[in-house]
Amino acid sequence: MPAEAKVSAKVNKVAKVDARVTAPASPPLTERQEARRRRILHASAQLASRGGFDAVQMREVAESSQVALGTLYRYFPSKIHLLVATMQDQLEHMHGTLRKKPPQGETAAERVAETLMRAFRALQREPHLADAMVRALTFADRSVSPEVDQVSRQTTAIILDAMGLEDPTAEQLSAVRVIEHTWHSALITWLSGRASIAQVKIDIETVCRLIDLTAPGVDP
Amino acid sequence: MPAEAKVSAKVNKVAKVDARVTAPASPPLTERQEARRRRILHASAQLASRGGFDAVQMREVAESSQVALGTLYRYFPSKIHLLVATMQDQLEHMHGTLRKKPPQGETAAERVAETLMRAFRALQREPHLADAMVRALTFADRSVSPEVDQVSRQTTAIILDAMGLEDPTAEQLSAVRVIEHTWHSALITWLSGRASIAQVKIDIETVCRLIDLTAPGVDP
DNA sequence: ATCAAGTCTGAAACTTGTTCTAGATTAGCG
DNA sequence: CGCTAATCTAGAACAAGTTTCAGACTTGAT
Repeated sequence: MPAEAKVSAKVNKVAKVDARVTAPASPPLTERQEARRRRILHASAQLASRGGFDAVQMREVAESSQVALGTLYRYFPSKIHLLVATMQDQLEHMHGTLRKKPPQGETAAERVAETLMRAFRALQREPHLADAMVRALTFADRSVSPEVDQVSRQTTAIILDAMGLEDPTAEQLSAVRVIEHTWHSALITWLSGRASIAQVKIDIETVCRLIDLTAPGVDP
Repeated sequence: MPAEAKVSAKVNKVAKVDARVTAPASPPLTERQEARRRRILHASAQLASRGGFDAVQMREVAESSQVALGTLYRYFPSKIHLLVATMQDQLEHMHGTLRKKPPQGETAAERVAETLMRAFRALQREPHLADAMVRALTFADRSVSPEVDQVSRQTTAIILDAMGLEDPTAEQLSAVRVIEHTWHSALITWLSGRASIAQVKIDIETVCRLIDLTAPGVDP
């Protein structure tokens, strides 16, 4: 029989969170394992905050989190997996934070733009961390699809929250997907210094207009 | 004084191409150097076509193109630079091809969507090559900004061509940027198996609606 | 033709992500 | 408590991107 295993059963998040945005509870972890995982994610975020993607070196992460290199790889099968998991972690925080103060805009488009700009400002406070996470996200190959998909669902949830919709139409979901595309790509252009903050703002506002365009009753 | 240098002066492309999309003529290359550069790019594209990003190994590129590793690095200071240059190369071909058969759509949005879908189908024929190029493009850091920017300008030129515009408004340029964002990001989701071809098509068509939205006379 | 400066080559070294191994630890069960 | 399977650790080993270096080769100028 397994060793460190099935001990916890209280790992569930904030309780009422939509099942589609909560990670599939794979083999439950021991408390010590949960602690290790946290230490690793913490070290990852910390190193990323310093020097971005390149500063997150697996040996350093292992050392900082007091874990052997082999163990690190058991928890996160690659650097990309690790950074995407770090992003999931940060996104959860963000979603929680955003929930507390819903956007004030009149239209759905305004609220979504406001929400994304708020998230953007948060990223600006830790540009290196943003760099590491976003680069990992877009560089991820098929082996990371489930995790990246999870991040995508979480992002979708945040946007739908901002729109204040119960059940969006297929058209609206398309618009949301396009908004996500723009969001990721605009972040990249900003991170690599090819677009200014103002530019990103304009792009976000521009793409959010799609929401009004696809509002029920318009162009049905 | 330099050795292999200033010999050519006929390196200019197809002649009438807009200056904004033609690379800044850095130190002109000898014919042999131009030939080396071509061999390298060819080897890069060939290896990429086989196995995508990972299959483009610098040692192999060097060997395939009959060039020492150090020389390869002199021409392209990193694997990312090499692949982005490969993309520039391919994009030029593509732009040339697209020019020949302009899209038939009624509206600008239709023509842009048609053009992008045509490009998409071309990429589908060499999915591994697409993988290598797009991954490199989005993974590129600041040190590759000039080259990535060049690719972006070329892409913009293709889209503006499809729209058939002389001098676009600022608003239209925003829409074009958003379309490019969507284009890149949608490609990534397709390449990593998280979106189907149909999905990409829908996203492209959705974002192209922004063009009509920003047409002069609408929402001035 | 000769020379100085810049290029190219071949090979080794270095870096960082990833894999592998042997032995020490830990968890849960009887 | 003692057993067994799984996990963890330390460290070596491997792979591919990148750097470095000494020596051979080209080039344009004198």
